[in-house]
Amino acid sequence: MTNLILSKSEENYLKSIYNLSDSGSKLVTTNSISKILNIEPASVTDMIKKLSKKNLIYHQKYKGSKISKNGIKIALQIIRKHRLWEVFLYEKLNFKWDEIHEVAEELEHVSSDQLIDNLDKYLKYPKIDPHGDPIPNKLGEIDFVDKISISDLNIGQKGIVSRIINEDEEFFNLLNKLKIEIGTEVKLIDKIEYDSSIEIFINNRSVIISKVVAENIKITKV
Amino acid sequence: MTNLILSKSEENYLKSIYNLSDSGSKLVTTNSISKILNIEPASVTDMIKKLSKKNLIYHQKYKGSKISKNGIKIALQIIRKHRLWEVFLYEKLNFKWDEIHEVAEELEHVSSDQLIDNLDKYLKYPKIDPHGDPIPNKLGEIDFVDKISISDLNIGQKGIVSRIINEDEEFFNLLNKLKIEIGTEVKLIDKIEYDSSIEIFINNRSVIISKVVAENIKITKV
DNA sequence: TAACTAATTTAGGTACGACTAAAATATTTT
DNA sequence: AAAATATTTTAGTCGTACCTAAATTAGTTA
Repeated sequence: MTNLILSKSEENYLKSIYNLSDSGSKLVTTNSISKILNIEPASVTDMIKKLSKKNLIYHQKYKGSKISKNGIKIALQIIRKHRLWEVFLYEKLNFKWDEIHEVAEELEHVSSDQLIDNLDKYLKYPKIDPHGDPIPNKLGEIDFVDKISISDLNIGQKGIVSRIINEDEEFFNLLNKLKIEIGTEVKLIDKIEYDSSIEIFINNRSVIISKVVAENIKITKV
Repeated sequence: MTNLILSKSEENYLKSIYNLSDSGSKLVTTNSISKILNIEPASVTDMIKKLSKKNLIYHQKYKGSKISKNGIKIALQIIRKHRLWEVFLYEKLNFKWDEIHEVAEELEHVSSDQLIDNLDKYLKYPKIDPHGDPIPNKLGEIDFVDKISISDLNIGQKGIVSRIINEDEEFFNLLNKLKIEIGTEVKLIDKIEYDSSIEIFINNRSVIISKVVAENIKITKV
């Protein structure tokens, strides 16, 4: 029950279902899985049946899927591996912020508990990955971080950048230009009604960022 | 032609064929591949056809297979990855000598040139892996090491342990007990005709080791 | 609520990489 | 050199994980 071995595909489905489910709470549609994995809905249905049989998800025909306790446990272990490898690539191998995801996507499927435990120790038990996402520990415990974006601040309020959602190169270049990284202090100066962009104060100057950019930068209030 | 993507299976076959071929020189039988990979001969034949079509090996029906130039190039890159990961596991993650092979067997199939190049740099461009096997460089160049075993020494001659073939735990424990590792100096004292075991002088005392053990410890003459 | 639309599932098919059983070829023994 | 044995290949299957096309169900709109 606990230690079944999953294929790379099964692991990817489980991870996606977990990510789409808001930490396991929501029902996930077949279509949403299809879109995120770039796999036809019919194929997704096949895999859903397979994962259901293994009690990793519960499925109601035509309604949606909910990930099980056991499914969550496994998903968190995959996420743990993914994020630890991201830390390794970023800190030790000098990968850039936007290059780590793709390789970690492969490394996360290498199955060896000893490998991950020793890697964790070697990296000094990091709590977050380079994007600011929390790393589950060996037991699957994870610090849930708040979901406040820059745009949720009130005018005049300050925050510290804690998480960056997007991992696309263009976005990375923009952040680089603005010198925004995890730990950077931001202050909301103004909200521009016209296009919902916002004016913020960072690194001693004020800049205007679009709504989309603001939403992808999560912060902790100060 | 140069940059075709191979499946994990194809990579494993190619690596095995290379290893069985004495660096590409000898014909490799279907049966020997079957045995080393634990796959039925009929299945091996299937894969041989596939690799032939891709010009990675040449195959003569009922005779055997010879790895091509291109095949060697690819095999060496897989071997490079395997051995670099072994160094990483051994030196950075504190894996034991006999634990590294299995995990490296998985890691070697993660495909990212950047990953391997940066890992190589991070490990300071090691020339040999923890078993003493040479690591091919990025261009596929490899230092071929001599194949002399302790048992090939003449009485009174000295050598330095340069390679250890076996990666089994029991063998590891024995080497540990005898304090034999790469770099250890050995001197052949006597050959015992009765069972082909030999008496050697290491670490200031003489010990007797069996023929099999002696053959698995390769040396460089001093 | 009936009709339309969108989402989901079923049915049937494909490539990959394994398998077994049987046929073909090579090698060894008598 | 013929017979026996061993090796290799062919032929036919199977599970995995995907696909397309068609059928079914759910949700929305007229």
